[in-house]
Parts: sequence; C-alpha cells; structure tokens
Amino acid sequence: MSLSKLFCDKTSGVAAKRERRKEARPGELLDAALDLFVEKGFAATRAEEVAARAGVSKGTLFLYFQSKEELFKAVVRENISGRFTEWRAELDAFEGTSPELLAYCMNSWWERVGATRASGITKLMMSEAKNFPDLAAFYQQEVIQPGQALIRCILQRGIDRGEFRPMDLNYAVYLVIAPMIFLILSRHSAGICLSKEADLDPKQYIATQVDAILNGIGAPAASAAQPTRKTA
Amino acid sequence: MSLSKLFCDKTSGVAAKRERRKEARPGELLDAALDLFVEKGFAATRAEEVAARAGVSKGTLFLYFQSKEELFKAVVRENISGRFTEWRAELDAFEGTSPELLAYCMNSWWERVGATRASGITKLMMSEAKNFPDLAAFYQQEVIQPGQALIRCILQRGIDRGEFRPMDLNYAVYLVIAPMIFLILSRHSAGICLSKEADLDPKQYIATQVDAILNGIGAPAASAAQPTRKTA
Amino acid sequence: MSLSKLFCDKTSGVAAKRERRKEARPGELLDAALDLFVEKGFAATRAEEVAARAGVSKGTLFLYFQSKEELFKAVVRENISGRFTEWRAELDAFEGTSPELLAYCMNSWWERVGATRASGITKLMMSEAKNFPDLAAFYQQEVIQPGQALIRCILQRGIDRGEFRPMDLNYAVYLVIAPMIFLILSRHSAGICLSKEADLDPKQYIATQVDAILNGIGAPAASAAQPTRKTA
Amino acid sequence: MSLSKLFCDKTSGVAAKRERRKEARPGELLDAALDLFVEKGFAATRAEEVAARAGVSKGTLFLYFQSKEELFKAVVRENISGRFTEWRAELDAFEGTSPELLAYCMNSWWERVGATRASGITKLMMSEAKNFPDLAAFYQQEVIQPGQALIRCILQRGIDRGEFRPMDLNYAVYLVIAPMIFLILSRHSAGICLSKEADLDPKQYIATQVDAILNGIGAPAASAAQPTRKTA
DNA sequence: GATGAATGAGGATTCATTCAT
DNA sequence: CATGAATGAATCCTCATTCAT
Repeated sequence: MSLSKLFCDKTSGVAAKRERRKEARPGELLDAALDLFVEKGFAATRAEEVAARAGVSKGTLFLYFQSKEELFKAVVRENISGRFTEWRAELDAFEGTSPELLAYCMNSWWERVGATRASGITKLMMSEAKNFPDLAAFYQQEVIQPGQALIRCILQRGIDRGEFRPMDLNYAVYLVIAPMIFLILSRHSAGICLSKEADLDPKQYIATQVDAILNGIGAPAASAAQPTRKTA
Repeated sequence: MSLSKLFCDKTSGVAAKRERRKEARPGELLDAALDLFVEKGFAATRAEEVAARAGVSKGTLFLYFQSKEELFKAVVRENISGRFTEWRAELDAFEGTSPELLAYCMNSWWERVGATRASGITKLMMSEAKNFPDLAAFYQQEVIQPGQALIRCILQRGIDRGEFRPMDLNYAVYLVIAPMIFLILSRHSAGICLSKEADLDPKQYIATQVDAILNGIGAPAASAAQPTRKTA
Repeated sequence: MSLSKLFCDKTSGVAAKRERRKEARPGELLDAALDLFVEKGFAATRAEEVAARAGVSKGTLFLYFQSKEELFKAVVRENISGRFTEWRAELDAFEGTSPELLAYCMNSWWERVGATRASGITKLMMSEAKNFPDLAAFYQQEVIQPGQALIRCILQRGIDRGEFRPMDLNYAVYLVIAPMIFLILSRHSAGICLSKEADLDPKQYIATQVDAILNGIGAPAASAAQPTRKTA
Repeated sequence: MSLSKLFCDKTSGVAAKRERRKEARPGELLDAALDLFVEKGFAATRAEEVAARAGVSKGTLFLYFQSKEELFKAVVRENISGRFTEWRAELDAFEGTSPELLAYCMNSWWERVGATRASGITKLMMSEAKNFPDLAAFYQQEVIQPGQALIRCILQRGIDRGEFRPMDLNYAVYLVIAPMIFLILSRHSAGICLSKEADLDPKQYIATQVDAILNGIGAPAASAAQPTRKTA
C-alpha cells in the first residue's frame, strides 16, 4: 500500500499499537472502500459502510478524505501500482521464445493482478469512467498505455524474431488484452457472461486463450493447406 | 419493441394524437432510459432526466413504470429480443465452412447487436449485476445461456467436420465471447481499455480477432515446426 | 363498462338512461366520497378512488366539484339534513311522559341517524374539524346547535312537568349527547373503545343508557319507590 | 416518558451537552409529534413540522424514527403508560362507598389522563384506527381492555355491596366510558359537539355525569328517599 | 359532457458532509 | 485525533388538478 508508506518509518522502535493503527487508517479505509466500490458500485456504496468496515466512524473517513469522490479517486490511484517498470525489466531479461514469453506474461499477470483485489479497480473504472472523466484519463495514462506498450513489445519481439507473423499491432494488442479484461469482469459481475454451472478455472481459461492466440483453433493437419490462411 | 405491442392493435383508424402518444410513451421512455443508464449508470441517472429526454414530465414516467427500479428492469427486458431462434436458423442453414460461419456470425453479431444501443445493456448488467441479483439471473438465462449455446454449436460443427481441432468447449466458447464483450465495454466506458488515439475500427478489430482465433498468430512457416505447439 | 354506454340508449325516445345517470352523478360521487372519507379519512382518500367507486373517471369528479376540499364540504353539507324541524314537531305533539319522550327520541335518533351512513359525517367532523374550521362552524350551526336545542326542550319539558328534577341544562344536555356520539364513533373507528368480543347491540346500549339517565344505577332498595322506574 | 428511559442512566457526570440532547431527542420529537398529530391528523402533519417544533432538522427526525408511520406508532406506544396496575391498587385499597369510588375514579381520570396531552392519542386512534389496524389492535389490548376491566371491577364491587343494582356489565361499562370519551373528543375537535358559547368546565361536566349515573335525573320527589343522593 | 393522459407542486426519505464535544 | 449527532441538499414518488381529445 503505497500511501501507508508515506507514514511508515517513523523513528520509534516502541510504536504503540494505537499509533500503528492511526498510521494504518488510510490504508484500511482504502481497502474497505475498494471492496465495497467493486462490489456495489460507487453510488450504491455509503460512506458509513466504508467507515464501518474499516472499523472507524463516519467522521474519521472524512478526516482522511475530503469527500467520497476523493476517496474513490484515492482508491483507484492507490491500486494502480506502477508495476510496469518491474515487468519491463523481466521482459527485457527473458530468454525463451516469444510464445513462451506471452504465456509467461499472461499467467504472471493473472497471479499478480488478475487474481488480486487490485483487479477490482478495472471493473470500477469500466463502470464509472463516464462519471469520473479525469480519473479515466489518469487510468488511461497510468495503466492502459503502459500495459499496451508492454504487450506491443512482446508482440514486436516475436515478429522481429520471426516467431510471430507480421501484424497490425494497433489491433493485435487486443488479442491479449480482451481475454484478460473479460476474465476480470466475469469475476466481478456476479458471474454474468459465464455459463452458470462452471465457475471456470482461470488457469485453464488463460491456457486456452494463450493456445488459441498462438495457434488458432484450426484443425492441425488442415491448417497448412487452409486457403483462408493464405488470404489473411 | 415488444412492450409497445401491448399497446398497439387498436382497431380504430381515427386514433387521436393523444392515443398515439400514449402507445409510444413506454418505448420512448425505455429509449431514453437506456441511453442514460448506459451513459451514467443506474444511480447517477435521475428519473426526471429520463422523463425530460423522453419529452415528458416526471410524473408521466411513473405513470408507466412503478419505480425507477422497475424502469431499469423494463429496459433490460425490452432489449432482450429473442433473436436467438432466428440466429439458430441461420446457423443451421449455413452451407460454407465453419471458419466462414464463425466469421459470419461475429460480423453479423456486430451489426445486429454490438453496434446498436442494445449492446449498452450488457455494460449495464455488468455494472449493476450485484445490485439486481434477480435481473442478473434473468439475463443469464435469457441472454448468456442461449448465446453460449449458439457459439457451442458453431464450434461443435467445426469439430465434427474436421475444420476445428478438438477442444474443451467449456473454455473455448470464451475465445469468441471475450472479444465481443470487450468490444462492447470499450465502447461504453469512455474508451477505457483502448489506446487513446485510435478509436479502433470494429470491423477490423473483429477481423483481427477472427483471424487469430482461427489461425493463431504464430509465424506461418514456423507454425508447423513450432515446439510449443507440440507440447501444448 | 364505459364503452358499452356509448352504444346503448342511442335510439330511445324515452329519457335516455344516460340522461338520468348524468343527473345522478353528483349524488353518486357524494355517496362514494362519504363512504371513503368516513372509512379512511380525508387525506387518505384519493380522488381517483372516489371517482372509481362512483363509476366515473377522475376527470368527471372535477367536473362537478372544484376540488377535493369542495367535495368534502359538499359531502358534509349534503348529509346534514335539517330534520330538526320535523323532530321539533314530533316533540311538540308528543303526549306521553318526558321519560318516555326521551327514550323515544334516543331510539328514533338511532334509527333515523345513528344507524345510517349519515352518522359517518359526525365522525368525519370530529376528525377533520381542525383542518376545516369553516365547515366545523357550519356543522356547529346546522347540527350541534339545533340538536342541543331539541334536547334542551325535552329536558325542560320534563322539569316543567315535574318529571325531571331541576338541572343545569348547559351540562345536562351532554347526558344525552355523549352516549350517542360515543355510539357513532365506536362504529366508525374499527371498534376501538369497545371490548373486542362484544359487537354491542345498539338497541340494548341505548336502553341501558336511557335507563341510567332516568333512574341512575343506585341500589334497587332505594329506587323501588321510584315511579319512573316502573314505567321504564 | 418510558422511551426516554432507554437512553438515560449514563453514569458520567460529565455528560456533554450533545449527549444530553441526544437522550432527550426522542422524547422531544414524540412530544412535538403528539401535539401535531392530535391537532391536524396524521396525514396533514408534515415530518418537517414535527422536527421544527422539536427544534431539530428534518433529517434528525429520521435519525430516531425510521419513518413517519413509525413515529406515529411510537407516539401511541409512548403515551400508553401502564397506569392501570397503579389504579387497580388504589381501587382495591379504597374504603368508601362504591358511589364515592366511582366519583373518585372519574375525577382522578380527568386529572391524570383526560386533562393531559395523553388524551390526545385517544382522539388520534379514533381518527386513524382504520389506517393502522395493527396499532388499533395494540391499543385495544393495552388500553381499552384494561380500562374496561377496571370499570367493571368498580361496578361489580358496588353490586356486590348492594350499592348498585344488578346490571349487565357488558353494557353498563359504557355508562362510564362514554362520557369520558366524549369529553376528550370535544376538547380535541375544535369544540365540535359543544354548544359554542360555553367552553364547558370539565369538573362540572364530570360531576353532572357522575350524579346522573348514580341517581338518574328522575324527579326529586321520587328520589328523596335515595340514600346515595345525600352522600353524592 | 366525459375521459384519462399529462402535469408538477408537495412531501417523505436518504446520505454525504460538518462540527461540537 | 476520533466521534457520531445533526444537517439539508438532493431525489424519488404521489396525487390533486388540468385539458386536449
């Protein structure tokens, strides 16, 4: 929690429990708010609920956040960790094939982002983008752009190494993004979009998607002779 | 507009202007409501706004819909036309290859659903599913299930004809669904998820997705020799 | 329903049924309004309900009565028949003893007023007097004053004839009025004030009251000598 | 005020001004509500008015009472103090004659109930019983039944001691109840039922009623022998 | 006249926000 | 700092009343 970091590292070694709690307050509120905003949406979440879930009183919430809207923005900003530089480094250091890299990235995205509560902010942004244009722009800049750039890099790497065929990357990035977004939204929308019975396994979902992206679903034998392949 | 039918069929040819308006009112209100709900979300849309956009007064809205919530439900129901049987018929009559069928279906989905305002309710449902569990269930049953069944059919057809390789359909259906859902959400979420500059062309987006689903993005020549293919 | 009316009665040369109904409209509305006002109170009665019960449309009600308030006033005025002159005549012509007269009057009041729907307006006035001061004044003048005067006459007659002992009539009138008002209110207030099980018989209630007013409930021994007791 | 008790008993002597107000709020609101409901009826009383009279804002009212209807119910419940056991004790301890007991009871009822604002709820119940059937039942059980039982006891005592003549108590109770209900209603209905000029003196009204109940209004000659007459 | 669709003022209720303690 | 009582703007919804047909 980056915000909490601002308050850490005080000098005392005997930090009283209460002190510690005080420092943790903003983080606890952001935590509670994230859960509730994701679950019920911005408007349907009451400030008092957030406070209650964080174990403080209504008034305290407004001690740390000027308004519910500011709380929302803080929740989004807080959970947009700039993990991209870290990822970029991994990407640059990767030594396997590009298909392997792609598979690695999507799986690691799932573990580090998709499966965590952080994925909830994506759902939040999709639901509230129109009501928070400035936040949407911020999100665009901090998450979407770097994320797309990362994927572009991977795809470009594959093309450069002759492992992927040439593509219009402006569209190809969505081959990777769409399945991830879909996965997130399914999980945060009461399972809408999913066939009810199967609460699909994310790992297998991703495996299926990766395989299809790389190889398509065309019949293996036929694939070489497919006329559609040539025209494409 | 199925709801309007309830009000049609008056025998008289002398239908007064007032009468004609009355018949049209529910539809006009649902239209206005769909626009606003999709644009701003359920909670952020005021009943009076909906009425105003439909060109009537606040009170009139409640003449046709018991509450804002009922209006919401009606909006969802209204826009779930049973287009599935029609599609099923087309599917059964289709004579081309399964890849062609898949391409045809996704393009025709775009034209008949994705590009229309009806697609807005999908976004609506994703945002509000948690707040309207009964509606979510209804949507599941009326839209998701039939939609998935349709896609299953197409894939099964391809497998049966040797045009697609064998797959676990429980996961494969999302190869088709995910890109469509993503496209819808992009367009109804202030372009979040999209690289800002390009307001991507849906046709080309779909073409790219279809091509990848069918053929993958593996390099043409290499694809046959790909080691990942074998292990996958 | 209303549609059929459009087709009926067209040809008849005799005073059409519709004509007669038209004349009856105000009365039917007042009837319906009385029932509803008594049952639910002024505010809780909706204009549309009154119209519906009278078998006409909302608009028609306002054709005959400028406002709901006017309707209320009309209901009260309509049901305050000046039966007092008639009663005064009976009183003057009465030849029995004053105790007999009193008993006769209370019983006849029950039959002519208490048991009829007209008694409902008394309840109405008690409930709404504060909200309709002008009506209250009107009611005072048209009903209360003449009514009290009548009772005063009876009591005075008894005193003059030595059948009643001298009393302060300003207070004695309520010996007669209170039981009647109570009876009415009990019947129009969901039985409040009544011991639940017994839906008390008005005739016997009145008999008990009359007997007590005349003879008191004092011990039998003492009252054995009372001549009035024997006749009662 | 029984409700306030729920909030009392704070141990601290440093009770802050805010705290003290909070304890008093429900009572103040109930007070204000009683006045207004009695004066104008339930529907004609606006929630904001009640709040204003209690010296708080609209919102505060709903902090203590879930809805206007709940406020109404609380008003009724609050003013039904279980004074009946207390009265029963007095009755059992009474040593005078039964006529004296009856007179004592009616006078003390006036002082303890009739003359207080609590009497207003009787008028309330009569006006709104049909709209609040559950409350009416509650009132029946909590007030009417015990009240009637008390009166029955008094009358039965008189009969047993040979001071009252035998009566059908099911009807005789109303000899006592009717005058009291009437008195209350007169005072809460803008004086309707009263001859305008005289704003009748309750004490004398009750004295007249008691005298009549005990002795009747029969001619002096007959009742000269009555022992009860002398003591009354 | 009669109708009932439309209106909009009015009132109940919610909840973000403030501030005295 | 923390609290939670108090506030009142905002919004849903009702229903008396109007008026085009």
